[in-house]
Amino acid sequence: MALRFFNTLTQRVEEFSPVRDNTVRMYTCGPTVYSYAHIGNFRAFTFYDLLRRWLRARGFTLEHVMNITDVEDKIIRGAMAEGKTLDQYTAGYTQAFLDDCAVLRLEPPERLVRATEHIQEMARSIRELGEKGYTYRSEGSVYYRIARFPEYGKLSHKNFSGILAGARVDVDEYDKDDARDFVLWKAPKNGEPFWETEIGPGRPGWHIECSVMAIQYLGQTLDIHAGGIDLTFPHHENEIAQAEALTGQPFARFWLHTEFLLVEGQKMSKSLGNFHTLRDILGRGYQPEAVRYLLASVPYRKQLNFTFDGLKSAAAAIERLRSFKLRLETARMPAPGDPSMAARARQALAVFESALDDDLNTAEALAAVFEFVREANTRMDAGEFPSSAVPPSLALLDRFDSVFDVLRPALSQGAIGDAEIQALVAERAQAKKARDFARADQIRQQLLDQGVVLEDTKDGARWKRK
RNA sequence: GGCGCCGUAGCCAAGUGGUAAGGCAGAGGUCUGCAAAACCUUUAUUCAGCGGUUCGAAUCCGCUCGGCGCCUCCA
Repeated sequence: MALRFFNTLTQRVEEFSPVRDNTVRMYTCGPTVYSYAHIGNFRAFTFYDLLRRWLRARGFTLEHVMNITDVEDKIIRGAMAEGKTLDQYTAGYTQAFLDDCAVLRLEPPERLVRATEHIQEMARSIRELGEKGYTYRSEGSVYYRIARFPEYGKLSHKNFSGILAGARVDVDEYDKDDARDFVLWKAPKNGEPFWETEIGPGRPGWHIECSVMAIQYLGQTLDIHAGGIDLTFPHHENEIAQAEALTGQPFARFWLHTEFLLVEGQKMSKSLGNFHTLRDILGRGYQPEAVRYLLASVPYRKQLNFTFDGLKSAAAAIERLRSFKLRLETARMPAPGDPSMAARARQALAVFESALDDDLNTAEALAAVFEFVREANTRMDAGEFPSSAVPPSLALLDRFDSVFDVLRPALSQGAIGDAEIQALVAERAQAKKARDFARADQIRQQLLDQGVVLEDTKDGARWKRK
């Protein structure tokens, strides 16, 4: 079956293909760089990465744009509190974000765009919206008039015909005509940074940057727009209102939203003390691959309960796969014969792929891999795993790792070199031959202290980095 | 108050009408100089609970209980 995704817009799983020339034009909402990104943020970014990788695995070319929001209330507050310019304040957090992404092996998008580098484009779009009658001014700020956009609510499937009874409506926003109206452009006030533009001085509201930059780099209609589920309303709804008013075209064909991450069953919050940045977690000694695996292993539309137990499980699962791969690469197999194992590997690959095709069902895809691993190990133990089954088995692991990317261990600085390890392994083999087990165990421990695990097999010792 | 999601073994989790995937953890065993790895056996007659529809339900419907989200900045 073909690749398909759940589309928030239609509330259905739909077959996906890009609108033209095999290129997927995709926009994802990136970070607001006012502090370090937390593990919940990285659930979304990991999802973008899996999506990218699977689209490419399926033969599509990517044109992926992600924004960095580097002007916004919290940033301004933070910068002013520290007496820094916006640039000074955001540069560090932007770099930290990029570093964290690299640690988690998140592929950079084709284009990373900053809001502050597109202020004039935003101002022009706001002017155009005004010319089309979608805006009004109030005390120097510009607002979007939702009453002019009847389709408002079509993404989040909200019905605005009644009053938002019980909802907390910001009573301070007295300068808006309608509670749903949102600010496009904020007038400068008391020392806050602002830009001189064709619509006057000020700074952009949050929603406009995404519409403007997406259209600028990807065209009027995107194939995919993705983000966290909490962005569905109002952010993405507002993006649609802006973009479609501007172009008259559908803004995005597929809207994909990631569910929330919980920590130990509860919403992450600073007051609960369960607020974790990636740095915190790695600082506790967990491997980045384990974090990546855990975030990837739960299908993106399910809430993910992040626990440190789960992180340990993830690390153990990765170890199992690494050991299997090492065994495939190092063990001596009998000559080609029974073709059933090779066929089984190809079948597992097909199941793996169709699971990911099905709205990125990573849990089911993983099951296909592990099921094969167990069967293959059993056959190897029995000496019935022919060498001809090795290439299709490695092909399965390659496909798996092209998406999950957890098999390659992260090399720590100052790690012992391969040549040195091999010398020690050889020395230990000699010691074992001489039945000097004390020396052999000493070498094994010495390697272990340096993060290298040595395992004896009937074909001799093999080693791997931990 | 409105809208929506979820509740499957100790933990994570797939499965949405045909008789319970997978991972981790635990127990016992095989192999091993010792380890490690791997394998085998074992852990849900049952899918929050109660009713209903059906030849047949974890899967559909109703009610109850419990958890979560959005409606406000938020991945």
